[in-house]
Amino acid sequence: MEEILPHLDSVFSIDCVLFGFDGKELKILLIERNEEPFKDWWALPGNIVGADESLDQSAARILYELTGLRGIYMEQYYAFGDPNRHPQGRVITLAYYALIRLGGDKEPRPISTYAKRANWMPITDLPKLAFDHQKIYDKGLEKIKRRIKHQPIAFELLPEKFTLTQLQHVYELILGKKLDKRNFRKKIVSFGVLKELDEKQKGVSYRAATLYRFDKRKYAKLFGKEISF
Amino acid sequence: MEEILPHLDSVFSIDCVLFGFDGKELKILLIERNEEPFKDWWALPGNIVGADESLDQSAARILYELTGLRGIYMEQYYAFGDPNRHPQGRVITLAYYALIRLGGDKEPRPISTYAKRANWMPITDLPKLAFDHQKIYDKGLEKIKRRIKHQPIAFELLPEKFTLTQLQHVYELILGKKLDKRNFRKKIVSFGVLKELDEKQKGVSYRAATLYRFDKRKYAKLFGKEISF
DNA sequence: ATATAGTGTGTAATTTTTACACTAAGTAAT
DNA sequence: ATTACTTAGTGTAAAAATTACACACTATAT
Repeated sequence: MEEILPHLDSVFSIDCVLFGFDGKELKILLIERNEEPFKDWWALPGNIVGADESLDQSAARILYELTGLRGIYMEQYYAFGDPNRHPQGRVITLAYYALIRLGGDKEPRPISTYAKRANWMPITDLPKLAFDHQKIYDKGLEKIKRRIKHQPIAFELLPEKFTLTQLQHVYELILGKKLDKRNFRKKIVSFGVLKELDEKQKGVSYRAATLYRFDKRKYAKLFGKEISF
Repeated sequence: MEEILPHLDSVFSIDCVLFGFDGKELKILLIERNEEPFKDWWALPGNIVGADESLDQSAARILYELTGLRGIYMEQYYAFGDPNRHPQGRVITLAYYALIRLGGDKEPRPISTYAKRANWMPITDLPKLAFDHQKIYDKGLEKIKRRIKHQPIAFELLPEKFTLTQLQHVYELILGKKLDKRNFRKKIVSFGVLKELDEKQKGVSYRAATLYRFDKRKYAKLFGKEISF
């Protein structure tokens, strides 16, 4: 039930927690603000929703402007609207998270005026964040923790071909705990959504691991059943 | 990252899916619109967010205005903002669901100008809804389906003292499937968050069932472990 | 040849889940 | 008081899923 009240004074924005994985660490993309309030603080990238954009499009645009990437997995997860979350007035913000494979060309590009620079920061060592962005980040991490147990989102953080050890590593980083290697493999393989390739890992100075690929077709077929970790 | 752009033309509202349970059926509260667009259509109750309200407060206010109830369990779950979801312009709406025990004094009260009346409608027999409210409702049901498996929200729909059969009934309605009586009882009791009372059900023309109460203190103690259904 | 570092594999014990049917207790009608 | 009716309340065995746990293999580097 909505009425049109054209003189409403609330401002509506989108903020994004961009999770990136480089094979080693889980990171998020932060920008250093160039304007008051919170000038020189680190903050989540965000922006105002354009008049003709859907919310998802708007989030995708923010991501594109920062990284040059398209087609990235993004998900809306919560709205933050405390009347005093922003020192200069009511700003309602909608939070999205994204999952990105780093390494290669995924570096943040030079960006708009309100930020000096953007940086991928390991989640184990984040700076103080502007506004209520710590809260927004916390809730985002919580969401992907929950989601990775039921949906095949871990693959979004990995290259197309990956080893089981890499996959386990992603799970461990997001869940924040060690997993048993044998049990992990047994289970993940039993879902039947991984395709074992003939290829092996390259460039390592030890026995090379077998590469796998996530099989979207098989997953779609089995979709009724959710994955459960 | 938000800037203050005071001349933004998006309108921000909240829509609520109020789930009610009367001991028999699961219902939602719908209002019949008295204004264009969608005059005479049924719609979810909603309103504009007040300038000084938090989002949760705003949702609670909408609920209070319709039902006279306070202290009801409500949860924000998704924002809908398609540029053309509203025929007269961009309206971003934030969806909440609420869980309410019906029977007694929970009747909707006479309501504001934009609605003729409000009605509790069984979810098995809903009318066509205005705007994209069917989509909003669908996603809300999906959310509580998921949540009831891990959080003790079923109790919000039941009176303080309830029988195990009633509790099972709530689970069955929300999950949309029959459950095995013995297995259900075994499991729900094993969580250790129900307190068996000395009282029995009254006013039934057959063997009266034992009454139980949800033990919030015990639940809080065990909280690390989530319930899992 | 040897050291090194990560890969890849199986099993037994435990726990959890599932499927399934009858007796007990209370009320209402005669 | 007998009977009919309706729901409450209970146990077990089989199957499936989860957990805990250790060593031999393979590729590379020196």
